[in-house]
Amino acid sequence: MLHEDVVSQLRNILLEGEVPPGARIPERDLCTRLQISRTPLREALKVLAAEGLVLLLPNRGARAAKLTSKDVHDLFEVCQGLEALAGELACERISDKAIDAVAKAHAEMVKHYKDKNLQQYYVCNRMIHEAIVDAAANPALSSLYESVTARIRRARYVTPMTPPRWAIAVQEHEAILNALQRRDGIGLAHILRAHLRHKREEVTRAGFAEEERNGATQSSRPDAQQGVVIP
Amino acid sequence: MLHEDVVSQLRNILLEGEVPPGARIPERDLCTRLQISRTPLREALKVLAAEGLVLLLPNRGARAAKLTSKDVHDLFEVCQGLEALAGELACERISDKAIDAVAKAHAEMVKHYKDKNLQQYYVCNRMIHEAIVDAAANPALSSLYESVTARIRRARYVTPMTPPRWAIAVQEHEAILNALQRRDGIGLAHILRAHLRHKREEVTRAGFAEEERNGATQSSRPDAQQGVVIP
DNA sequence: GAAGGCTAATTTGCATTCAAAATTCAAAAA
DNA sequence: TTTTTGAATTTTGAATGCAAATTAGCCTTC
Repeated sequence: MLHEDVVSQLRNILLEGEVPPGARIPERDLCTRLQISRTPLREALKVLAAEGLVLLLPNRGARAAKLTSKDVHDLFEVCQGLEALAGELACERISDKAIDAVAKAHAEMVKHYKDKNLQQYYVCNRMIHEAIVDAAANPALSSLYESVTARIRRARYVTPMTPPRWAIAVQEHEAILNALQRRDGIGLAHILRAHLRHKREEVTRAGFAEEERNGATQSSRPDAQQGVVIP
Repeated sequence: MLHEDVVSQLRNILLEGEVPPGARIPERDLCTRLQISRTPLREALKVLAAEGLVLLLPNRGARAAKLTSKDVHDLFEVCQGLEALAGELACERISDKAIDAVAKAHAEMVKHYKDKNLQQYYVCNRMIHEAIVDAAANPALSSLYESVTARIRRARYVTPMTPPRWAIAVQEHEAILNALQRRDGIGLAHILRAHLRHKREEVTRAGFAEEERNGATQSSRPDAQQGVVIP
């Protein structure tokens, strides 16, 4: 019962960015923080290292994974492929009821868009994408998708959006819902690919700027945040 | 140096099928076999559980993952999506030299086909698929692909092929090489999807038959091989 | 003879311990 | 003042130990 907990707690800590990316994670600190001994903690670290959230250097401890712009770019590409696949499969397998649920989430998302509530917009957005993936009725796909998206969540959902970009995203989501309702798998796959490519371009642009800024201050604070950091 | 070794050794043991799928793995046995203590072994098991090769039941030990036909089917679908993505990206990024390498591997594969050497054919086959994935120049994709294919390797590469199916597979590979040389990403993605779908149909058909046979003998040997087992 | 329950042995999960490697800090030399 | 060297401290990697849970065996009972 403890082990699973430790992994998910640690995962949260890392995804929340409480431990700055690239920063070293002393085992003792986490032990006292999570109130466990080193054995289960180390097991959890190994698991998270396999997931790519933690970097394990032999005899030199664990570091929170630091994603370069290239890493984020790569993960977005993978995410794209997975979502496109999911969209195609979902069109074959999704129930009318599930489509309605997506439509409902979509309507709510549009409402949040009109209210300029980015936070709530993102919540609905994520729900929609996850609903489509789950509608593919492929647990292997779902869990892989979850693990990949987790790694770029901060990049994906914390990047500020410009008003024109936001409008386009909403339009794309209209098309996504439309394709899903028509059960047009090929079309949906194409739209999802384009949708995520746009998002990626946006995020990596923001990422590059951030990375350069960090590069400038890197020498003074060697253990400071490195790589792509989203505010 | 020990930890990584343990993971890959255990991975090999599992992929080779030395531990029957579904069978319980007593920690002590593996400890004596690998000449290590329980701590690093348990860490490795956790990692492999995260990869999906091992099933960890709380307080009830580890079991070699037993893949149902549905699991294999799902993983093939994911693999399809990843290969299609890789094919598309590879066409944009692959070097002429790398294309030549694929062409060379392809030629050798055809030779083994003509010699009816399935073993060597599969070796070249795998090399080609991996070369295409690596040509996508996306490490995240490569490592995900590796982990997914590892789980279905036995299903993918040990299934006996019927002569007509084999002929079709070779034809498809001709088309794959052709699309790659023309750098036709969309086309390659389509061919790869179809290629893997055919393979999947073949494997799952074999899998279902096997699963039913196992089902009949299950009661007499509760810890015997279950799920899809490829001879 | 089969079913159920109880005890003993095994096995798992976690904490602690010990050795080896890395990091830190300070003193000495350039 | 800066660099280098070397011991002390810290931190990691792995083994062992201990408590809790599970499994297996055996006896009783129907």
